[in-house]
Amino acid sequence: MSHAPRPRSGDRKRRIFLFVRDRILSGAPPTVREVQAHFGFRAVQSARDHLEALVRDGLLDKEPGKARGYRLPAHSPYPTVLVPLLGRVQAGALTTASEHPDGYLAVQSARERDELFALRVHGESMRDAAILPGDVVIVHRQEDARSGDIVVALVEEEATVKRLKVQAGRVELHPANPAFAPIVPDPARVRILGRVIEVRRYLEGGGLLSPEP
Amino acid sequence: MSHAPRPRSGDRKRRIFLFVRDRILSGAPPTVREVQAHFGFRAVQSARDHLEALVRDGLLDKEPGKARGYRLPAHSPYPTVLVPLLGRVQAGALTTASEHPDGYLAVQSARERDELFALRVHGESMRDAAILPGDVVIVHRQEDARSGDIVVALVEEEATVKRLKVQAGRVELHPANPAFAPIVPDPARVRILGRVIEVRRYLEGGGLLSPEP
DNA sequence: TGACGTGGCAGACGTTTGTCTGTTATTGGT
DNA sequence: ACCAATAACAGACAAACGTCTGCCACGTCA
Repeated sequence: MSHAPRPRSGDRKRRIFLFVRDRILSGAPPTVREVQAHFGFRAVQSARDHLEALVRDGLLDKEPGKARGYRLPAHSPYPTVLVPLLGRVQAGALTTASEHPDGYLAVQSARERDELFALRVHGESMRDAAILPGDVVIVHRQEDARSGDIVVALVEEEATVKRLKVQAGRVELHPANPAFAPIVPDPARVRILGRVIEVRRYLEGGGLLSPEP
Repeated sequence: MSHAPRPRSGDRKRRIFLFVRDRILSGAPPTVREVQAHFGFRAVQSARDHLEALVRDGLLDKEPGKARGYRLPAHSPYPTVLVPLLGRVQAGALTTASEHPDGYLAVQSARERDELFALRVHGESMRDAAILPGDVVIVHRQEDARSGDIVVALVEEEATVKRLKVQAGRVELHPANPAFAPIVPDPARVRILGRVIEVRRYLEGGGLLSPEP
């Protein structure tokens, strides 16, 4: 006879982990008693045993004694940082990090938030590098870059995305589109704002974020 | 006495909001006392007053009485869902959602997690649509799509990314690369798995995620 | 001058929540 | 049969935490 309820035990632990992970990701780690209630345990300790087992397995971290103290270990999902999407980049403004952004994007990166920003791409100049107008680039703030990197540079008070080439000690900004000419700038009038580490294209609706206080 | 610093008061509220927002986004909303400590208030109530003001302004939500009860309102950053990155798509597997993924990506979307998956692109067939090999596409599971949409389809047990065209009532899958020919498939052997809603390209390192329990 | 709003302080109270101790039933191994 | 390991249960305690009441200092406005 089908002696029905054999709760496959390994499955249970996994489902508890997924529950906790989702709760953490959605901004509120569960309490032990919330886990208890969600899985129908009749004792707090039952839920706690599972949670501690997950900590022992390295699937969860915890801050002992603190309310809602379970965390995701630093590796699994990279910390998701909220990165400001800058509509227009004014000259020099990027150092102070005081721009007021159009919204925020969730980016998975080991870097701090203030090392990153996002920028919407204008123009066709990088078309052949598969970067189209309307795309969003995630940029790591750095003043140096290697030849071949795609960078965001400030030229004549305008932020542009180009490929950096270092030729015989001279810096050049190369578009990826035969209709555009390389920029061989007066070094004094150009500043590299950062290096593009990710490109995103939203094929529907927005994908963007909250207004600001 | 005059406790010296006179921080312009609107600034203070804003900084508290940013602090709370970051804490929520990193997976653990702060307690009132943590806010108190971080800003050097000498009374819990001072921190609480600010937090309640932020709730009144609609910048925060809260679950009264609960520990770490402050939340981000449902709109600001879209809920960040973790979307599985599928390495290889086996025939039919996508309905059951039981594939075992290569990792997870954080995607901002109003949709549920099980409506979405991510797929790494192979081949050059969509090059002229600015989708390169190695790119990751975020896909919304749906069996229907409109002409012109970029879709993921299952053809001969293989998942491919193509642009959907409906010509005179017939479905065609068009590559975006003159070196490839359109697929005009036997309708019985093709299934649309979903529509591409986002394209991502990681220009450095991984960008990908945790193994599974 | 007085009324009022704001921002901060002090201390306490009660709920929520993590943690502990101990018990019971089931399973698998020797 | 005995032992150990596992999963669950029951009940309680103590720390963490949200909340409340009252007070003070300073500004603005009429």
